[in-house]
Parts: sequence; structure tokens; C-alpha cells
Amino acid sequence: MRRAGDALVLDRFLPYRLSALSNRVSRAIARAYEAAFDLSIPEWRVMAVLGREGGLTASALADATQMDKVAISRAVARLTRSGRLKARAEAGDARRRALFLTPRGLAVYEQIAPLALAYEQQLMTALSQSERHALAALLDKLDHASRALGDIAR
Amino acid sequence: MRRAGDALVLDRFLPYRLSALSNRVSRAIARAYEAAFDLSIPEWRVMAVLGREGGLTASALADATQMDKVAISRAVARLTRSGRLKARAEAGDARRRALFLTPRGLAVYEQIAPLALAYEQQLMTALSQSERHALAALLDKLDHASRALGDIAR
DNA sequence: TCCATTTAGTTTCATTTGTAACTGATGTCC
DNA sequence: GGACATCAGTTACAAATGAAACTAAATGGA
Repeated sequence: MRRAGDALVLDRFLPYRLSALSNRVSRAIARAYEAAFDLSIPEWRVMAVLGREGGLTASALADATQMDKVAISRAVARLTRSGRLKARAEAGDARRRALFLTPRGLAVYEQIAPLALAYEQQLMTALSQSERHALAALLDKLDHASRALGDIAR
Repeated sequence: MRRAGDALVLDRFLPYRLSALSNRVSRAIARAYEAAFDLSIPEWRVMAVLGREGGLTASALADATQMDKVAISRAVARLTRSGRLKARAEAGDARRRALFLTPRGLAVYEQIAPLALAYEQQLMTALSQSERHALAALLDKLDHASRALGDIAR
């Protein structure tokens, strides 16, 4: 076990491990989405949220995906251009617009969602049932901790 | 528990969770290193490796840090400019150069390493001893799985 | 020995991403 | 009701990143 005072070994260092793992996973996925559907990860995230629940505004999306509003704006613009997303004016506030997948967008979503889940399953085959639960719980805790720290570091 | 056929909910989706967590952690760290030491994360990784074991070549560094050779080249160039790293020609092969931290570089390393470990400890306070072990083991398994999958997806 | 191939590392260029400034609309409070 | 702050979303610009082309050195046959 590592204790305070121990040396810093890069591949035992949590932030580094997270980054390396996340990058490898994301890159593999990005390649697949890009090749098969001409879709970047931010675009896919927007679709993933709207596929389940249409009618959100850009800032609700930013909230749900944890991406910043610029990334959302770009993803929405590109998805609109490719005919996969459509915006409706919201009554009452001319700034906000409710976003929906078009039928074409929905069709893409319904193709990708199972693939995404299958990919995740593949990753997860390495883990037993109880390990999967443990992982989810650990990620929850780290999420909370990192939020708290992030605020401090800023 | 989620089963095949279940809906894809972004914030239960492992690749997304990893990415969100890793980004938050990395950003917090990057901010700190940048502000205090004028050091990017790739540069810091290079220092972290060389601080423990000097004399590696650029490709050995690429291996150790999992960054690609372009990133290494840039980090090394910048660290050299700032007087924190020095290269020695290697006898026998004129292409390779052995890389070392300068005394100044080493001094920086010795300042940062404890900070980095402390940050990690802070994150880890959220976890019990046994949870930390469990996390390390899970990350190992996911690492392996992701390597295998990455090759397939490519 | 000489040519083709591989390897180490750098440079170049296109794309992505992040930050800040901006536009237009709404809310606020005196 | 008007001046000012705030909010939703976009645009503009700079920095980071990635892929591919490139340079120079070493290797490996025939």
C-alpha cells in the first residue's frame, strides 16, 4: 500500500490512471462513431440526452452532459446542419429554444444506443456483477470528492 | 442493475462517467500546475517520470507516460527552453538522446511531487482503505479490457 | 557494399477545444 | 418606465491536440 511520503509513480497515480483509461476508451468510441455515423462525441452526447427526452434547451443540455455551452452550441449547430436535430421557439422566452431530434436523428440514435451499450458491456465483461456495483459506487464517491476539490482549486 | 436492453442513460454510462471525472480532476490539477509552476500536464508527466529515473530517451518516455511521441517532443522542447531538462547524446546511436532533469528541474519536481500526492490523498479521503484497493484493482482490469477493445475498434 | 526498410524524433498543418467577448432578450429595482 | 444587471446562446480568437509528412540515423539483407 502507498503511504504519504511514498514516491510518485505515474502509473499508480489516480489522476493519471483515470486520464489514460478515459482517453483510451473515448478514442476507441470516437473512432467508431465518427467512422460509422459521422458524429463527434459531443454531438453523440447531445443526441443521447435528446433521444431519451426531447424538448430540452441548450443550457439544460449543458447541465445534463456536463459540457459547456460553447460545446453544446457547436454540437447543436452541426446536428442541425446534418438534419438530425431541430429547434422550436419556446413560447414566453425568445432566447430559449427547445431542441428535438428529427425522425432521422432519432433513427440514428436508435442505431447507436445499442452499440454504445454493447461496447460498455464488452468493457464490463472484465468485471463480475459485484465488481460492477463496486465500480459504480466508487465513481460516485470520486465524483463528489472531485467536485468539492475542484471548487477549492479554483 | 442495468441489463441488456435497458436505456442508455448518460450519467450511468461508464465511458461518459470516466471522461467527466477525469476531465474534472485533470482540469483542477492543470490549473494548479499552470498557475504555480508554468507547467502543462504533458510537461509535468515527463518531469514525473524523469524525476524518479533520469536518462530515458524520448521513446522510453512515450512508453512510460502513454503519450505519443509528438506530445513528448513538445514537452521536452519546452522543458529544455525553460532550463528544467537537459539532453545528453547517447553513445552508439546518434538519434537517441538521454534526458535528465537539471538541478532546477529536479527542484521543481521535488516541490510538485508532494503536492500531487496530497491532491490525490484529498480525492481519496472519500474512500476507505479497502475501497482504495478495490479501485486500484478495478482500474487494472478496465485498463486491460480497454486495451483489448481498443485494438478491435481500430 | 549498397539500397531498401525501419526507427528516433521533429515539423507542419488541420481540427478541436477553451476562454473571452459579444448580441439580443429578459429580469430587477428604484 | 428607464438604467443596469443577468441570462441564453453565438462568434471570434488563441492554445492544445492529432495525423501525416518529413529528416536523419541505423539496420538488414542480397
